[in-house]
Parts: sequence; structure tokens; C-alpha cells
Amino acid sequence: MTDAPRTARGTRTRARLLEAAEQVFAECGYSEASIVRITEAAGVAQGTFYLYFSSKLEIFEELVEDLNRRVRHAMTEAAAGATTRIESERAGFRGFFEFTAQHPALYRIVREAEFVSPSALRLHYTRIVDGYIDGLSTARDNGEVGDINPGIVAWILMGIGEMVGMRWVLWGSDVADDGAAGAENDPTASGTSRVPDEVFEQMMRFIQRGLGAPAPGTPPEHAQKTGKDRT
Amino acid sequence: MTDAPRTARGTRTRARLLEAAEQVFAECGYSEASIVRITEAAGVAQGTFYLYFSSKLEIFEELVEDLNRRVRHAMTEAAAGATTRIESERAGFRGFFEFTAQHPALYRIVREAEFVSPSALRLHYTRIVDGYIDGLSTARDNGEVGDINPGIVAWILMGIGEMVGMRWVLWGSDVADDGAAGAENDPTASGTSRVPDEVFEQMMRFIQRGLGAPAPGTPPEHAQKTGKDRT
Amino acid sequence: MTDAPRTARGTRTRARLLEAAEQVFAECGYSEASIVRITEAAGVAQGTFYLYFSSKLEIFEELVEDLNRRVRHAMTEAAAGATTRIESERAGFRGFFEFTAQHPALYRIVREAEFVSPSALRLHYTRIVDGYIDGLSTARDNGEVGDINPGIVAWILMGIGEMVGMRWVLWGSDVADDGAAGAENDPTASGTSRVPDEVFEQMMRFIQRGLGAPAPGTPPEHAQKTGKDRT
Amino acid sequence: MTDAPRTARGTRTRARLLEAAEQVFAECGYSEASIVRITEAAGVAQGTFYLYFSSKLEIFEELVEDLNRRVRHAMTEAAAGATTRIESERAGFRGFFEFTAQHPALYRIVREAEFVSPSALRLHYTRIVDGYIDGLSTARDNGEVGDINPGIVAWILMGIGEMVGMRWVLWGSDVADDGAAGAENDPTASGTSRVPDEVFEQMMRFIQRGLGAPAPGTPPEHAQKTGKDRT
DNA sequence: AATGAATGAGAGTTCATTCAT
DNA sequence: TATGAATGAACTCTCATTCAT
Repeated sequence: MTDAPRTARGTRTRARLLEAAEQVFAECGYSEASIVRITEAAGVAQGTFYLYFSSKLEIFEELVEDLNRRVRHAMTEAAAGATTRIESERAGFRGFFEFTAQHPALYRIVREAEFVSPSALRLHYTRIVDGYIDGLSTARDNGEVGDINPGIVAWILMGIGEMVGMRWVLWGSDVADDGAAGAENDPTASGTSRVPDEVFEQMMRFIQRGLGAPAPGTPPEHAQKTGKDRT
Repeated sequence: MTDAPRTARGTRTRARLLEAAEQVFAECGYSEASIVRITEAAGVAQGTFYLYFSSKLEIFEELVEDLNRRVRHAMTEAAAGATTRIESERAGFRGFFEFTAQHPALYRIVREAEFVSPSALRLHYTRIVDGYIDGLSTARDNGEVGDINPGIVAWILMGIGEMVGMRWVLWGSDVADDGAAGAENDPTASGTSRVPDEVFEQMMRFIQRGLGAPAPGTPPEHAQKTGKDRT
Repeated sequence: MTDAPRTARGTRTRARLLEAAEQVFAECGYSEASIVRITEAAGVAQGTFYLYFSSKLEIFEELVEDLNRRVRHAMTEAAAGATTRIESERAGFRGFFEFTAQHPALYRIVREAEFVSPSALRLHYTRIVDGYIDGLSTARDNGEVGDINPGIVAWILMGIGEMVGMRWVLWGSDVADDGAAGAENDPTASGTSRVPDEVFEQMMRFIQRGLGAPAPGTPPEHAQKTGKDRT
Repeated sequence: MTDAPRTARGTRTRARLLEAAEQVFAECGYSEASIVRITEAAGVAQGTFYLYFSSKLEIFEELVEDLNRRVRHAMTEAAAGATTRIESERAGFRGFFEFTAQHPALYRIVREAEFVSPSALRLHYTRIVDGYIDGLSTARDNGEVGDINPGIVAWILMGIGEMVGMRWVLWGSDVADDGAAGAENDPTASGTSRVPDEVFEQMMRFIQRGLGAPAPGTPPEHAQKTGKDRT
């Protein structure tokens, strides 16, 4: 009754609907987004929507799944060339922020998903977290980080990334915010993401210390202790 | 055209509406919540609502403001007796999680606010963050933590608290989640909040290290203590 | 959330909706009838409908119930003055046909109810049938009719009345129908109903005989046997 | 613009559509039935439907026509071997009930047809009635029944059959119904139809008497036989 | 201060039908 | 002959809001 297109034309239409949905959801959020808006954006009739999706919720969940796949891809892709744990972490966060900057939908959609589709929300977070867990477990076993519990610390990293991403990528550096003034005034951010360098560095330094990781270039046996010496 | 009640009866009605709204918003989210439901829960007629609030948005924003005031109160109250920075931090997080456990509305409402009232959302986060900034600035000047940028690190702490709160307070410890298995199986959480002790301790250790703070029981002259000296 | 009006105005509106619904259902049948049509006919807004009825089905069922009550009232009322069983039967059918002529909705609605609300349909028939059963049981015990099973014969009477009503009241006497030509050409029907006299008399004679009832003015002891002698 | 298939394959497809339609209409009624459902049940694409039928109404009317032909066939077939009028009547009703039991569609569809296609409905009834009229006219001329008006009595028989069929074939014997209790408890019905024997016998006795026909086993010179002589 | 009837725009969804392939 | 994508009007139903009482 719905779902899989059987011709090339159908495939194209379905894809256009998904694109339109991402755009509309990002702009107005789940509940303000309407099928009319989505189909208008996709340039098809309302009825066409129901040829491929059985409800607004269904396309939403597919979209969350899709974005999740893409953000994870962006993160692993970014981290691909890294040789040390911490480099990989840096690259991963960079990838995350850049993806967020390019697809603000991710953030907006995911946060609202709490009410719309709790299961989709959990799956999204859990999948990303699982990636962190893998990396952290390996790093711990290699002595690259301290004796942390990866299943917990992964959520911490997730929280940091999400909040920093919201604050600096989504809101931008022009937000009135006493106290971080220095950073605000410097909109020069590396890459395409809008996280100012100082913010990114502070964040990475915090994480590194938090993980009990040796500073870059420091012999591994001094790990946590000598973290202060760098810079 | 609305707003301030002029009699004691009116004051009571208004309060009942706010209470009902918190409950209804927490249960269904902003857009699913309807005035009918709120007025029903408050035991008044639909028209009565508009005697005290000019729109659904208005009561929502007032509610966010109210919750924000209360969560900050809970945090400072909890931290009141603390003598060291880290103790205060611990107590603050404890207070935060406990409040969240008792008022899941906070989380749910705030996360959806992104689309409903971005300004309310920002105000909420900013106010909490400002509290962190104050504490962190003082701590840095006292040498209790490393030479961090409080305007950035505050957001990091916010992110950690929010994600851990979502994961363990809102979702509970019974969520399937490979990797943090040990923690999951131990639902003994201190206080009324549902964050398992191990999770809480891991989080605090991460934060402490991240801040460049001396580990508890560690002689202050060592490693982390001097973190502030750099730069 | 729906149903009972609390003011005189509300009561009036609800009644207008029911009236409009009867009219619209009679005209177009259940599925072609739309809430728009009903509310337009009632002169209220669409939303108003849902103040008093939670769905099209609900108003339909209430209407069937209502019509059922009224048709039974019309039948018993008509039969009130009758002294013998057969007189009462005659009067009852007369009442039935007259009501049908004035409220064609009854027929149309009830017949379509098979798909819409089987329970309402059954209740409708069962209630009328129960009336027949009572009358027939008494008549049998009095020796006014033969040794029939009232629980079966009642349905037979129901069927006769319904079909004759459909054929002559609803379709009218102007229907092309070879074979009953004589009756057709005589549109003079007693009372306000449109069942031609000959049809009514044939029907009553059939029923009388079928019941094993003595012809009017015949001593009861000859009951079935001498039925032929009358006229 | 549509209609007649030109190949064997087309003929098969058309037949499959009709079959599917009967099934779907019987299940959901006319308005709830959708072309999608019919085509799905038939295993063809939606567009294919319009190759053979120009509209939903058209297939409906063809179906009513078809069923009408078949039910009449079933009735005449069943009555074929009968030697007396009353035997033939019995057999005819048996055939009718059996057909109804096997094709509940007949009932359901026909009753809803009132709104969908009044002309089809009338044609359906009229044709069956015409069969009765023929039989009754002959019987009357032969003195097998009283001096009835076949054009009227035929409709009476139709009504009896329809109501008994609805009550016992469609609803079944397990319907709560005070008064006919004895019959309910005996689900042993002859043939494949579900009309209990007692119900069938009561019905036939009623009809026989109503027609002024001699009871079976009654010497023809008595009572009912001479009913025709009156007037 | 409080009520609850009334509104009407707009939501999601269905479906008979058309048409290019 | 057969497909299935596409249409768009129509449907039922919801809800924030207004207003007479």
C-alpha cells in the first residue's frame, strides 16, 4: 500500500519527498511541519506523499535513521586518517560539528523526537554512543586513556558534543553571552563548522584530561599527571 | 488584556492553571498539549484560561521561566553547604538530577522549546550556564581548577549534565545498552534521583580531571593543582 | 468532551443537528452524508458538530434509536383503540406505513445500517419484533390466533411490513410493475400513507390467514378452518 | 470506452475482478470498498480495473445483476423437481436460503443498493418477484391457492424470505432473542443453510395458510382448498 | 471571575480516476 | 493488455481562540 517505489520515476519522487521533509522539518520542527508543506516543497500532490510513506511519523523516523547514518559516516570518515586516539577524537568532533553545520536538521529534529518517537531518538543516540564505546574500549585497553568505563564516558562525550554543537553551531557565535566573550568575538572557525577555535581547543583539552589521556607528544606512562605541562 | 488576577480566587485559579500546564506539557509536549486538556486538568472552563494567559505560548514561556528558577534554586540549595569547589559541583549535579527526576517536565519541555520559543530555551540554558560560569571563575581564581575558560567549560558541564540526566534519569537504568552493563545492573542510586552511583562517580571523576582539579585525597601540590599555572 | 449540552442554547443546537442529520441521511444515505452537509443544514459551523457528537457514527446511532422509539410509539398509538387482535394488527401496520411515509429516513437509514452499525440495526428490528411477540403471545393464549410460535412469526410480520412499505410507500404506486397493475392504477390510499387499499387488504388477509386467525365476525371455535367463509 | 475483453487473458482478468468485487463488497459494503482493495484482491494493478469497468458503480451494478441471475437460478433449480405448488414454494425458499448462506454478499450488497443504485435494487427485487408472480398466477388458476392477487402477494413472500433470511441466515441462530428460544437452541438446519427446521416449518405453514393453500396431508376438499371460491 | 457554546481554518488522510509507459 | 505513479478534491476531525451570558 505504501513504501517501495517500483519504477525509476517513483524512486526519484520518493527521494524528493525525503529531501523536502528534511528541509521542512529542520525549518519548522515536527509538529509545525505539515504534509502540505512537504509535498509543496517536493513539488508533488498531497496524495503522492501517501504512496511512499504511510504517515508523517513514518517519514520522520526514516529521516532520523537516515541522518543518523550520515552523521556517523561523517564522523568515522573524518576520523579515518587519525593515528592516535586523541587525534581520532578531534577529527570525529570536527566531523560532527561540520555535519551539524550543514544539516541543522539533525539537531532540531532529534531534539524534538523525544515526544514524537522516543524509540527513534534512543536509537539515534545509542548508535552514536556505541561508536564512542568501541573507540574508548580500545583506547583504554591500549593504555591511551585512563581506566574509564566506556559505557558511561561515551554518553558524556555525546553530551559535550551536543551542547557545544547547539551553542556554537546552531546559535552561532553572535549570541549575547557574557563570560565567553573572547570566543564570541572570534568567528574564525576552522573548516566549515562555526565552532571557534578556542572553543574547540578548550573542549578537546577538557575531554583529554577527563579521559585521563596523555597530552599529545607525551610518553604514555605519565598519562594523567603531566597533562598540565603541554602548551 | 489578561494576566494579573485581582482577587484571591483569581490567584488560585491562575496557579492551578500553571500546575495543570506543567503536568500536561510534560506528558504530551507542547504541540500535543491542548488548552482543553489544560483547563480540564485545572478544573476550569476553556474561556477561563484566557483570563490569565493570552495564548498557549505565553503560559509555556512562563512555565519554562518558572522551572528554570526552580531548578537553579534546587542546584544552589543543594550546593549550599559545600566547602570546596568539587564538593559544590557534586552537590549541584545531585540537585540537578533530583530535580529532573521529580520534574521530568523540565527536560521534555525544554528540549521541545527549540522550535516553540527559541528565546525561552536560550534564556534557560544561559541562566544555568551563568551560574556555572560564576562558580568556575571563582574556582579558577582560587586555584581550585586549572586555567580553563569558564564561558566555554560551563557549556560543557551543562552538556554532560543534560545527557547523563536524559540517559539515566529519564530513560532509567533498565534501558538496553551494551557496554555500560555493569552500571545498568546496579539500580542503587543515591538520593531520589535514579542515576546509579557508578555513573555519578565516573561523571564526577571525568569532570574533575577535565577541570584540571586535584583528585579528592590528592595532595594539592601535585599535578592538577598547578594546572592553572600554565599559559 | 462531547454530548450533553449544558445550556438552553446548546440544547437547541443539538436538536437542530439531529434534525438536520435525519434529513441529510434520508436524502443521501450514511456514507454520502457528510458532516459538512449536516452542519450546513443545521446552520452551524463544522466544529460545533463535535461539541455534541463524537463522530458521524454516533449521531447515526442516536438517530436510529430515536426513529425506532418514534416508530414504535406510532404503532402502539395507532393500535391503542383496537379491541381485537386483528384490528390492533391492522392499526399497527397502518401506523407503521404512515410513519414511514412521513419519515422515509427510517427505511433508508435502517437498511444501510447493516454495514454501518450492525448492532443498531439488530436493536431496531429486535425491538419492533419484541412488540409483535408480546401481542402474538397474548393472542395465541386467548385463542385469537392459531398455535404459532410468536418468536418466529413476529419476524415474518416484520418482513411483510418492511417489504410492502418499501414497495408501496417508498417507491410509490407509480412504479412500473407488471402483474400488480390493478393496484398501481389506484393511488387512493387511506390515511396519509400511500399504500393502496387493495394492497393493504390483501396483506391483512394474508396475515390473518397465516396466523390462523378467525375472520372478523366469525365465532372463535372455527378459527382456521372456516376462514374461507368470510366476505 | 471500456468493457469487453478482446483476449482470453482479458476475459480471465475481468472475471477475476468481478469475483474480487463480490468478495470485497460483501465484506465492506459499497462505500467502504475501494478500487485498490478490489484490484489487490484480484491481483492486478489499479489501472487495469478501468480497462474493464468504467467506474465503481458499473461493476457494482453488474454484480447485482449477476447475483440476481444466480439467485433466481438457484431458486428455480431447487424447485425444478417439485410437483405441487407448495412443494415448489418450499424448495424455492430452501434454494434462496442456501444461496444466501453461500453468498452473503447478496444480502448485504442489495440492501445498501438503495442509495447506490436504486434502479439496480428495484430491478433485483422486481425480477425475483416476477418469478413469484408467475408461479402464484398459475397456482391460483389451478386452484392450488386461494383467490389472491399475485402482484401483491409476491411482494409479501419476498418480504418474508428476506427477513427470515436476514434473521437466521445472516445473523445466525446464536442471536439473543427472547421468545423464539426453542428454535435458537436447535441449530440443526436442513441443507447447508442455517435456518433451523422449526423456523422453516413455521414459515412455510404461515405462507401456506396465508395463500389459502391446503395444508399438506389435508384432504383437498376441505377448508383452505376452497379458499379460492370466495368473492 | 467564570462559563461553555461557537467558530473556522487547517490538519492528516483516502480514493476514484487518469495517463504515460 | 497491463502497469503503477500521480492527482486533487473531499473527507473526518482538532483546536486555539472569541464572545455572549
